Amino acid sequence: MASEVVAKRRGRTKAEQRAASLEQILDAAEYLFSKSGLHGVTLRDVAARVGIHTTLLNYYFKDKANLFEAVFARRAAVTSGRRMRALEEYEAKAGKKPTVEGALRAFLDTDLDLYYEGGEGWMNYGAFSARASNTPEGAELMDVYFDPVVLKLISILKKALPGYSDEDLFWGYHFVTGALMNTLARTGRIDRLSGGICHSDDFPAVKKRMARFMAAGFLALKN
Amino acid sequence: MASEVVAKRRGRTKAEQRAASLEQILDAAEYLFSKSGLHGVTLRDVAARVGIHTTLLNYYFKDKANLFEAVFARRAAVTSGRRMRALEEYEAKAGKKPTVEGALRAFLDTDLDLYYEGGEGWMNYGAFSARASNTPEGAELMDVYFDPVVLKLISILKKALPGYSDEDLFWGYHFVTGALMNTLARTGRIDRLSGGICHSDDFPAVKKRMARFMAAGFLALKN
DNA sequence: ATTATCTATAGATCTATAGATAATGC
DNA sequence: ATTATCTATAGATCTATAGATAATGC
Repeated sequence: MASEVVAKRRGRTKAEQRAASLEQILDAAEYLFSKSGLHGVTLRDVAARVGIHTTLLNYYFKDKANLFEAVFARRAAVTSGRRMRALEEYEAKAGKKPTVEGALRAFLDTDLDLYYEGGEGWMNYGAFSARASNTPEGAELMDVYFDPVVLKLISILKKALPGYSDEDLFWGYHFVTGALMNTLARTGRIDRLSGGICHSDDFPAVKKRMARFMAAGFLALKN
Repeated sequence: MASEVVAKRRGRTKAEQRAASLEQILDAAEYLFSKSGLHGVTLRDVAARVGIHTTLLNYYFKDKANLFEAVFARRAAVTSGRRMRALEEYEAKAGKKPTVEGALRAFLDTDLDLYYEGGEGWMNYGAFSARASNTPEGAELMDVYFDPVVLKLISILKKALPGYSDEDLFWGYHFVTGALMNTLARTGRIDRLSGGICHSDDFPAVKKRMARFMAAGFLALKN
């Protein structure tokens, strides 16, 4: 097994080798962290999953905390950028009359599509980041990588809901992100609770309902 | 410090000593698990916080997984029972015409009050269980302890929303519980994001908005 | 020459068990 | 007598560093 991996590596440039190793390590770490969290995963676990030596992780990523942040960062810029563009496009298109649901669709549907269509890696990242969002380390990374998009969303919601207090808008967002994180986490609880009627992996089912549900929630906060 | 603790223990019956030690251990473990999760806490950490020897944890709780479950279970029955009673009372009071918001208030406000008025221990438990809910171990404990209350809630929502599919009701609940867990977690993210306008600890602010917000969301899922 | 990868290992934990000690119980 | 608590310790990890080996690079 490990020898096959090594064999595959032969005949590539060092830059290619490096890039390939980095990706493989990040994929493995992402998967394991998503299941067991920062402290529930050992560098050994990650190395074993990739089929390399533990110390190579230290070579590429210095230490465990650094690896964790690298996993977080790799896809954070992608989702963040994509949603930012979707929000800007929506804002331009909607002109002076954006709707709450329109803004939320740009924010939520864009992201749900990304995870769902992005394959296993993106689904793992969803679970990883949802789990991280509930921890002190993760919450701070959220601030760094996601504040700009969220503030953009809120600025559009502000236009859609004139007269609303910032407090109402932020609490509304707090509800939205909680629901989104619960979706990305895919714990399987909804499957068991519903006796198999709903499935954690069914992001299309969430997409169909979420923006509408949340938009109505915002509208109900009036006065 | 430890000697003070021991001194305090003197002059009590064994049953009292045992009970007091169990509570102290559970409190310390609850606090630490809420901050760092199952794998981020060592038995040493817990013992050090209580001022006892590590091995006493094994004496009382067998092993770490068992301690974790004991922390989960201690207050789970309380919150679960309280909410079940609130739902039953509401159901009796509302007769054949329950409302979505009424049912959600029985479910959500009852719980938010419990945490907020229950003091530090309950707030810690909230963060503990929110964090646990995002993990495989925790999600299964959720099933065991909370399925009955949740199914009760959904049965009332079914009466309030005739014609709704089970799928809609379960996904709606999925959004509600995500928002609730995000509240209980108190990561401080909303504080930083809002520039100090909102506070993670401000459960009254959540209580004021949540049931109304979520009820409107459910109503918007029609057809 | 440079860099990707592995070997060997130090030092620090961590969990859980066995057995001793010191209280309370009757 | 029973049980709460502590001491001592085995055995298993785990992280990170130092230094060796084996590729690619020019």
